[in-house]
Amino acid sequence: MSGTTGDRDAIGVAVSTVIFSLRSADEGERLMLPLVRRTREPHLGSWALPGGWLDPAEDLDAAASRTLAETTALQPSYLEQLYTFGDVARSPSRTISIVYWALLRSDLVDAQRSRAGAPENVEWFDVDAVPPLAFDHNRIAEYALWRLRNKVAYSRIAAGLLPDEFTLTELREVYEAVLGQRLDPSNFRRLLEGSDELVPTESFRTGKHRPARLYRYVAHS
Amino acid sequence: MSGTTGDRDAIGVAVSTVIFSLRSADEGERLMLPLVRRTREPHLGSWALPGGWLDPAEDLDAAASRTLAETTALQPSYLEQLYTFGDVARSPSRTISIVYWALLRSDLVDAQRSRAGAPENVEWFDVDAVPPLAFDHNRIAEYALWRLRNKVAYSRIAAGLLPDEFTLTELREVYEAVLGQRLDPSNFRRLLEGSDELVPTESFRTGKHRPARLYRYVAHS
DNA sequence: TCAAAAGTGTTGGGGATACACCCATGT
DNA sequence: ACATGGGTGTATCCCCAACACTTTTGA
Repeated sequence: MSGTTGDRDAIGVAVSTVIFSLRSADEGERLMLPLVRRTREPHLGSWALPGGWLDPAEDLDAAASRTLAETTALQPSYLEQLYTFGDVARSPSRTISIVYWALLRSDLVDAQRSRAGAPENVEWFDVDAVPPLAFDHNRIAEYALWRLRNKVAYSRIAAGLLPDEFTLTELREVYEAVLGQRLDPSNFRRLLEGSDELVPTESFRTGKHRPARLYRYVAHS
Repeated sequence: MSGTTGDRDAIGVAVSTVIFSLRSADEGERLMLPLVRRTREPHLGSWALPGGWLDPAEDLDAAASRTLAETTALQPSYLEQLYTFGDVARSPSRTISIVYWALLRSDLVDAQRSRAGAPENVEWFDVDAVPPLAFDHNRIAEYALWRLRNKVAYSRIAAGLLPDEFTLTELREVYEAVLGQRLDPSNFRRLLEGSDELVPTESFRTGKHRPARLYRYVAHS
């Protein structure tokens, strides 16, 4: 070990979170993220990722959850550490930011939005139309999106954006919104049905056309 | 943002690095990592990952490089941030550790070893025989190995363990040491020759048998 | 009965595996 | 000459993209 105890006091430790959810827009379901307006310097008035200082008595994951709750008043359905950004020049005072990314189930976000007391200075933006952000937050948001897109291809991460039960078409639309490209419905069905992660239920979603079977992911892993 | 400026002063920020290199052992080339004996409390005398406090005027990557140099007196051929560990309970005093993992070219490590002045309290261990470590460092080392094994399959990361020029057999042996399993020489050749990341040179490595062509990775990405 | 979404079947190409085989060199 | 690793050829399998097709519902 090197350095002195005195050195440690000069470094601020913050936790920020890139939160993704699906929200309906003119062109169907879009992947969006919430931003907050900064209420103090530096970058007062700029949009920024939700975040706050790490409490010395708080685990990192807990700090990310708290941050997220303060922004959206919701529990994340998925939460994972992304990266720690700590260049000397990224902020006027030396600050390292431990960044998490989170998914919110679309049904719960809509419930939250209709409540009173939703934070005034929070606004959702399409991931393809993020405004200029404070600090290096644009870079952070882009990296988080890249990680999400990579992960959706080989894991069941997409379920974090949906209720417990969903149709295969709904799940496919999540993949399409995240990846930004169309997928073949029949091949998508075969792929996921054969994955043994997904189990059919006896329920059906009725709509304008032929009812679609509901599925759920198996518990645990 | 929440919390006060006073809160920030109580959190220590450390940087540690999991360093991998290939070293010859009785059973051929083995993947190994260096550990250091702690010279102070807590965990005095235990083996631990190389690391130190983050200097307030130092970028994170630079801190990892410095740490690595203090341990091995060498530049890493590859360096990437792994994860930030920050549970309240992981250390008696609240400390978050930003952990990097690094690769060292085997030829340079051997050069270093033969020099005088090599650190006394550093020892290399086979990744399959890591002793009990201080703090949560066993968990960290295992996670780093998992990440390395994942990454070797879909990137040119293995080159970080070799000199600039190498035969396909040498490269295959790196993959085998990292993954811990045998690979078919002919299929390995076809796979990598067709990857357009690898270019043949006009040089050959002469040895006991038919000379083998040397390859190098293309520059840049 | 028709439109649209749910769901099934079939085909073909590309990559991975397994392994037979030839080539070039030191001893 | 022969053992050994370097290097090529090729048959097989399996995954998956493409797309034609059938089924089931609401209007």
